[in-house]
Amino acid sequence: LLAPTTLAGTRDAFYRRRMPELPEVETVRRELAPWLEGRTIREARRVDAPAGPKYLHLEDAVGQTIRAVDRRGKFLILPLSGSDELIIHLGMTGVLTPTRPDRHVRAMISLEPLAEQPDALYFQDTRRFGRFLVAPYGDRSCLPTLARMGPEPLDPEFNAATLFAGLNSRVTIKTHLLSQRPVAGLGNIYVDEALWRARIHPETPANAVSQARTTTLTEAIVAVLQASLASRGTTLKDYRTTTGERGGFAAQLDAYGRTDAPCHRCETPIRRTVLGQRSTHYCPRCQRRAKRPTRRT
DNA sequence: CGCATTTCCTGGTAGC
DNA sequence: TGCTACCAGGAAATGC
Repeated sequence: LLAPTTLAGTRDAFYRRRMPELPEVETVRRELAPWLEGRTIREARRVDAPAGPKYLHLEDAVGQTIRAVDRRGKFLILPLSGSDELIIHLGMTGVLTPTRPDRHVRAMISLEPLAEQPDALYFQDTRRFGRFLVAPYGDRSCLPTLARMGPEPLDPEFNAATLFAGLNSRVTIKTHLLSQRPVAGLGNIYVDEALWRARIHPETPANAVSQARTTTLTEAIVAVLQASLASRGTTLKDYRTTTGERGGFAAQLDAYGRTDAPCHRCETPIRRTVLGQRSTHYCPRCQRRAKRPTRRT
């Protein structure tokens, strides 16, 4: 058995890193769009990664022009002038940069030169959880999560009624939100933060969250994502935007990574558990379990 | 179909 | 300084 201090130390180290969730991916998108849109792809290839479903059909992008740099949940989607789109997921450690990294470059595209603009984009992904592939426009058969993804939380049509309709599962609210189906773009950090803000216990069955509480959760999701986006995302340890700057939201976290630290509302120590193989942080006093389901599933 | 479990992958760290 | 074991997680794959 490991001593608790060992586990605590290991976790602390991890919390100083980053995970790209919606605000981090949107920050990357905003940086890439100005110099990628309208550029024609001269070369596209897998570099240091095995052939397989994460790196499909890159050669099909050659000769096509990047029409836009869009985002859907945590995916970057670049529609091309032909009938394809370039789909990128940063996974845990993915970085997009015009400067060629020394190690762990999994894929790259080069561009027809344009004055005073970079002429290449490198995908560096140390832990290889990311994806970088070309698919026919709108074809998500290789990306089932994207195919079944819920509404964009920062779009105007996202509202409590929409979210409530999506909470139609007996799975815990934490796990269900991570599935991307009720709403797009939330990962482990912002799920914990949103549930803390809405005072919902992470083990509450999704279909036991009341309509009133779902309204609060809707507002909490939008507020935490907007606040993080305003700070250009959460920097844990090594998160950088494509221009090498740190995101700034880490200091504003209320739950994630604050094990045993006092709750910012009531001073009760934040508790850490594991739910669906994911570390989970919540205030045992503020976030109470719902007593019974509000509806059947 | 739903839901649970397993898999992928590497660097930082504790502990010796 | 070096060695070893552990462990974080998004999404897909697999199992039932």
